[in-house]
Amino acid sequence: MISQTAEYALRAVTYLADHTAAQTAEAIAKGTKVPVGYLAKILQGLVRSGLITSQRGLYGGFVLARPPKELSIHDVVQAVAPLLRIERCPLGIAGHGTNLCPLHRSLDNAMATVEQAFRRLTIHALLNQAHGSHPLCSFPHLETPN
Amino acid sequence: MISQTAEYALRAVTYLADHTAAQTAEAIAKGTKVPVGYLAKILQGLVRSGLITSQRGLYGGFVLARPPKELSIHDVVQAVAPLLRIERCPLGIAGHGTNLCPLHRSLDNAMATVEQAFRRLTIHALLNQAHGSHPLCSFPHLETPN
DNA sequence: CGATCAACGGATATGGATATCCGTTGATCC
DNA sequence: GGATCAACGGATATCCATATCCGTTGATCG
Repeated sequence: MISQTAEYALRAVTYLADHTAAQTAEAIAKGTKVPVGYLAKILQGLVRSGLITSQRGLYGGFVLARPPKELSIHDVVQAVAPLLRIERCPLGIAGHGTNLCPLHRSLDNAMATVEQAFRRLTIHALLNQAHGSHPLCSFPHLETPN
Repeated sequence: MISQTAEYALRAVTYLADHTAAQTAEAIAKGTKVPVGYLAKILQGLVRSGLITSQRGLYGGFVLARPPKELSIHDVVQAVAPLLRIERCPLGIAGHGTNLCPLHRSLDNAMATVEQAFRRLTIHALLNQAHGSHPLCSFPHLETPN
């Protein structure tokens, strides 16, 4: 449904949205339970996409490039593992470029629904959900030394 | 979003729904533009799941086990490449079994929407869509000798 | 029975997503 | 300048979805 990479990216972004100071890859990895090395790659991708900024050296790390209100789930997903819609007939029939057959039209409709939901949902909304729980699965709890 | 395997399975089932007589793996493969060998595996899976039945030997092949009205997209997808929902906290926090954090709750909600859509959509509905196009991307056209 | 047809099942590639490792670059501090 | 910190980038490993191949089983026909 959603790639592991995209899910990791969302965890990281959510984590960053919850911290004002720059966070190192290692810190984010610990706080989100994502393999450090792999997360580093994903973070680099997010930097290249312009969603976050990076700073080397002491006190360096990663920071959100935009306020969480202007950052949607969709932005993050598209940046690291684009959810590509069905635009042309997968059977390769010429002339069926724009109007798909019922099967693929239906499948693409489902994707469109998800895409719309992801577009609407901002990271900010995630953090301020009247839910009682924490933005990530209670990562504050994780941050206690273990 | 949806696995290639599931998409192939849907093509095959759609194809079968459009034919009353048994269809060989080769015929289905030609009509749906799916690699024969791989399709054969998928068909075997569908047989094991009870969605279709098979018959060996001359005039053998595959037939739908249920009328298209009682066969949903969801049935097919679940049979070959189950779209698994987020049921437990992916960070592995104990006590967060039932109520997920906002992030994973949102992701699972999107999946729930897709699942609902797939549950409602029957193969029959796909075939009888007032659309002008054919159930599969005009596979009747494909069936002309080429 | 023998021949043919077609599903069945196991073994084996292949490619991309996932993941690890490490030397290099650049920033900060003293 | 030297030491330390942390991102960067390339090479490599691992796993799984995807895909191919082929001998075996079972059904039909003459």
